[in-house]
Amino acid sequence: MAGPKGSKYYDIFLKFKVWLENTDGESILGDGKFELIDCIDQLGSLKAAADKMGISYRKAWGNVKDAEEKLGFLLVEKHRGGQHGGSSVLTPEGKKLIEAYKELLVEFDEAIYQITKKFFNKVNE
Amino acid sequence: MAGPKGSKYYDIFLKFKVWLENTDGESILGDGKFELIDCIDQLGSLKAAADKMGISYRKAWGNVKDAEEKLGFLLVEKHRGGQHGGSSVLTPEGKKLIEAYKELLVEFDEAIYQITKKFFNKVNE
DNA sequence: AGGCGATATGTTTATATTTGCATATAGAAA
DNA sequence: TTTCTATATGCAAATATAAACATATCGCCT
Repeated sequence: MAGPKGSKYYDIFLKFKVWLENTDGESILGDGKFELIDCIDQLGSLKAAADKMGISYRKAWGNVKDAEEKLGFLLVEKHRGGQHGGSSVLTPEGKKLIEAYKELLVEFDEAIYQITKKFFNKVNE
Repeated sequence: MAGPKGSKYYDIFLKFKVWLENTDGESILGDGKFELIDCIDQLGSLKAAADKMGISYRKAWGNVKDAEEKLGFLLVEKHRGGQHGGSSVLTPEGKKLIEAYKELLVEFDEAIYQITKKFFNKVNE
């Protein structure tokens, strides 16, 4: 969303971000990690998810581990070894979390729309 | 806002951030710079604003300059020299911008409240 | 003319964050 | 018991971001 055509703010956008944080003010997970977890859910593998998101396995693995440590519970159930090397599947908590996050985003987008419109009206008064 | 007492998410919070961005995806100004500009408005000086915010004058000055360059217009009218060394006062555009931003934050907070509540209900189901 | 204090800006040093490299391990199947 | 592939993790290299240092300029006032 940008300001009206011809205004000072025509090609300027209002963006937002939501994330989970702990009491120490540390970021636990934001959109990137949520997306990653969603990919794991869809692909059944951390490696496949990393590839799809265009990030290294090392990074993806570190992201998941970091989030889990800060949350204090597991999001992904990991299996290693076996014919295909291993696999990953979301825990019930992980599943609930991404479901809730998806709904949250939809509601956020709706709320943002009105707020943004008002903002650009005001700066262009 | 956190999850209900005793739940997995008791000491975990949902946070958000809003900022202005240009078409190149560059951040123009977010809460830190908005606050700085607000301080300049209140104190009439970039130096005083920097001191109040606990950042160096160099950094504060760079922040303002960067935002102005990306916006394409001035936020602050700067004067140098004179008995007191100089002063800074917001331009009408700068003033409008921080006013609009303050209102935006209030509305955002309200919207967030409901959304957050729903989110934590869902993950704790 | 000289002092004072805030604006103006280049350069450099430190710190934090991210990315990438290398390597180890598990475990089903051939 | 060898092979294959994803999970697991330490560590080094590369960037990005921020902080610090060093000067220069401007213009009212004495």
